[in-house]
Amino acid sequence: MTLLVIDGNSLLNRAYYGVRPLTTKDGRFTHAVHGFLQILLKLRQELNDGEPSQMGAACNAVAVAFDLRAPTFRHEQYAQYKAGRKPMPPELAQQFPLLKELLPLLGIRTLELEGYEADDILGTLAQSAAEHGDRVYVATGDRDALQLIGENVTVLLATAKQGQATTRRMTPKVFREEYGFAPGGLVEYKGLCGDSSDNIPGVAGIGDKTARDLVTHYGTLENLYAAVDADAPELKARQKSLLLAGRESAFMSRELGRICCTAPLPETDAAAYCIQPPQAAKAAAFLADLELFKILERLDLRADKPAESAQERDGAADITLPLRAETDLGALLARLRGDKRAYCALGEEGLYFALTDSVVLAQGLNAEYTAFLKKLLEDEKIAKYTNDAKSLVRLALALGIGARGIAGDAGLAAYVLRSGRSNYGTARLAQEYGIAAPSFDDVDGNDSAAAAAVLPRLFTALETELGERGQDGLYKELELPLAAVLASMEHEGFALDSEGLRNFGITIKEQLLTAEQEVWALAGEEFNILSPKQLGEVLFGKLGLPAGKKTKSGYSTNADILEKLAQEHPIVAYVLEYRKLSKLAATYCDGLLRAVRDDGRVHSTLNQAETRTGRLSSSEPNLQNIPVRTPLGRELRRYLRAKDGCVLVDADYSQIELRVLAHMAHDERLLQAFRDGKDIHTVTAAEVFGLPQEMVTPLLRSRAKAVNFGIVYGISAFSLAADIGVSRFEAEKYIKSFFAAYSGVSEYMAQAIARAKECGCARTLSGRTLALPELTASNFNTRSFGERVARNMPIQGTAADIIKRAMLRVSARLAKEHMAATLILQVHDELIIETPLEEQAMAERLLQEEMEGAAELSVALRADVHSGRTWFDAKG
DNA sequence: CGATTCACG
DNA sequence: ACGTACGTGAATCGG
Repeated sequence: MTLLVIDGNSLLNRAYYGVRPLTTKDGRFTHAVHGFLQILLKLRQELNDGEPSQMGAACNAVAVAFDLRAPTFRHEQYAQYKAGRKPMPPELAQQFPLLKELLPLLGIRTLELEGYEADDILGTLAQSAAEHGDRVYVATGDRDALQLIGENVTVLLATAKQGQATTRRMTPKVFREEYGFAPGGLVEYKGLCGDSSDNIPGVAGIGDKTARDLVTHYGTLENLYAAVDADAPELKARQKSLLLAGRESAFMSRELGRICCTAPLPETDAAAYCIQPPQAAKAAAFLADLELFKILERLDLRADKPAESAQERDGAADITLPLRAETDLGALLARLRGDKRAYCALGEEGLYFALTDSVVLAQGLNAEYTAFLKKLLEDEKIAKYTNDAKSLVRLALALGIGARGIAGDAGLAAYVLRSGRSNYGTARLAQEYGIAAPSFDDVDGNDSAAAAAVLPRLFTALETELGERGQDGLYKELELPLAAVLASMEHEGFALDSEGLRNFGITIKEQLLTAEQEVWALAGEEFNILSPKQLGEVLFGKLGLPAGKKTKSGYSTNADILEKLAQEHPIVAYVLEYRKLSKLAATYCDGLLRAVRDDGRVHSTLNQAETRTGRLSSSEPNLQNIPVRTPLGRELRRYLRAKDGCVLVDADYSQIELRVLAHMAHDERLLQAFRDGKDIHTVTAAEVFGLPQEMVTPLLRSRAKAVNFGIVYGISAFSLAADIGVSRFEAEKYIKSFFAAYSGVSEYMAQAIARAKECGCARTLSGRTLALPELTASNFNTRSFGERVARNMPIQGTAADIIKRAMLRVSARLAKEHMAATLILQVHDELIIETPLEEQAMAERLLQEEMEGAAELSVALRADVHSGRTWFDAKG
């Protein structure tokens, strides 16, 4: 029989520090439990795979041991704490009870004994099981346990090698290779050199190296001290005197370091720890509550105990539904018309519809299917509830039909409820809301059909929660209709002058070669300039330039550092040039050309459920980060253009985030500055530097601009100083002056954090929320990060809400005016319309009006409009 | 696949 | 006494 004994404390600790924090939506930390379970699963798998031949012994018994110190030991803990052992952070402490509750549900026994550490339980179990002839594996991250290694006991030591968590199989052979003596010698070794982390003193003056040698030669303290007493010639005089002075400490340390193998366990028989069938429903509910869905899937808990699950939760029992391809689409349509609702999931093969007791698939590339879709999607009276509204609308657009009556998108609802999750798939959401997916008669694992089947119940749950949280409006009036606008924008795309861009790319690549030659010549060798490692070796090693900050893996070579070095050596400027050109060529020239479709346009994906703040993101290609700040980069925009006979109309909000801030903070001075139509950075400069506005120089204005941005981001003096190149002290003065001048903003920032702490989330004007469990973290950095987000998200998010509203207004107005113009892109505070030349003036006016009218703040919104054949020309 | 760098608002 | 700005996506390097 094979027994796996796990040090719960040690592995939960490792898991906690090994991975980045993870929380449930209501802010409970779960990453340690998650990491622990992953380790557990991996161990079981490895042990089962690893030894099939040996007696056919699969790992069938598991015990997890935990520390449990009696209250009387508290003073000792205090002493340890004083000695430098950090107290356990509450985020970790909270996860122990979770794990202790979960493991029994999974059929795994946990062990704790008052007054004993996990080590002692490990030792006792390992020894007695090994004596019975069982094969024992001890899993821990604590090297202390290596003393337990024996013929039948292997220690699986969790180590972190270069950030990668691995386990090493420590057998007697491996141990001896590493330490030079047998595992039993480990306690003797500890007696000599001690262990600072456990407060074991050892013998003063004896370190790791000497201790190893001595244990290798003498085996035990008894033998060693016999040699000392006999004044053995091979011992140096100094060692002898140290050993004599530390004799008492050595023997005491040995006992302190020895793991107790006689803990009074109820059972020491491996058979008592055989894995029991899990309490599937309870365990699944527990894991779902912790939102550990990956683990839930890997455990595959459904199979074992259907009997228990029936009562456990609604519909958890396995349901099998018929699934068929609908041949009579007319009948299906009639039925949906009667229902006035259609729950449909878009899959590869077609549209899956959830009916009362079955799921049907409408599919095909034929005219009948298209006609069916047209009647379904253009009928406003059939409310369509779907897993992916944007794709459904894109399908319609691709077929040249309209889409009305889109009444629900599960992913968007979930995004409004809680942004920041990584997966908005219907299956995942159903799991989270405890909605069991059915399986199907003849088909294995049809995910789209299962998605359709859960949609009715899922929407009930999602809409209830939206209602409770007052987020109906945000979802129904903003995000849901926006999905259709985004579908249209993606469908339209942005015309690209491929030939022009290709030629531009060729020019860039010629310059790239020149820069490369210059760098190599000055370096005296050819190397990969884009490799930070090789570049660092050349700059800071070979050429001896002063290295600034270092990163985990070497020197930092980012533009900030390099710019400071530009004076030191001519090579630096060429390196920067090379980087810039390479970025332009690879990311933008090649990247955009790769993305252009047969219609000569790039169709970026506009992700609606990606950012935590409510902004959109753009990908494949990302059209929201096309260069503009440098003259050469800006040239790229000449190749993003309107199609023949059309023109681009581009409008961007002027200082929307600062206006939002002025409004939310009720800051009179800031509001007044905007009302007076002042240049806001100049006003801030005048306030911060105590000058009349006419005296503000360009340098001072640019510093004030950095202060204004910094305020929005949740500033610190340190980073402001780094950003604008003044001392920290100086930066501190600026910030103080800013808050003195804008007292409303000062109060608002304090309030933003307080309010976020109170309800656990940050909130925009439209009621979009972002959960911020970081605010309760005990770790200073984590908490500070949460506080910065609490200040920034309401501002950035409110601005995002406003431009989304503007997009709806623009789109609706274009339709109402029967214009051929279409929205084609949004870049956070900027909208772009492509319009026939005849409509240009109308489109300009419309765009400005709808953007400026998108929100009623206590300060007016302003949008600047420009037009041109290309994006370059249309940008002010 | 994580780290680094850099493009945008 | 901490270690340092908010939000993104893409390319590249190197383990």
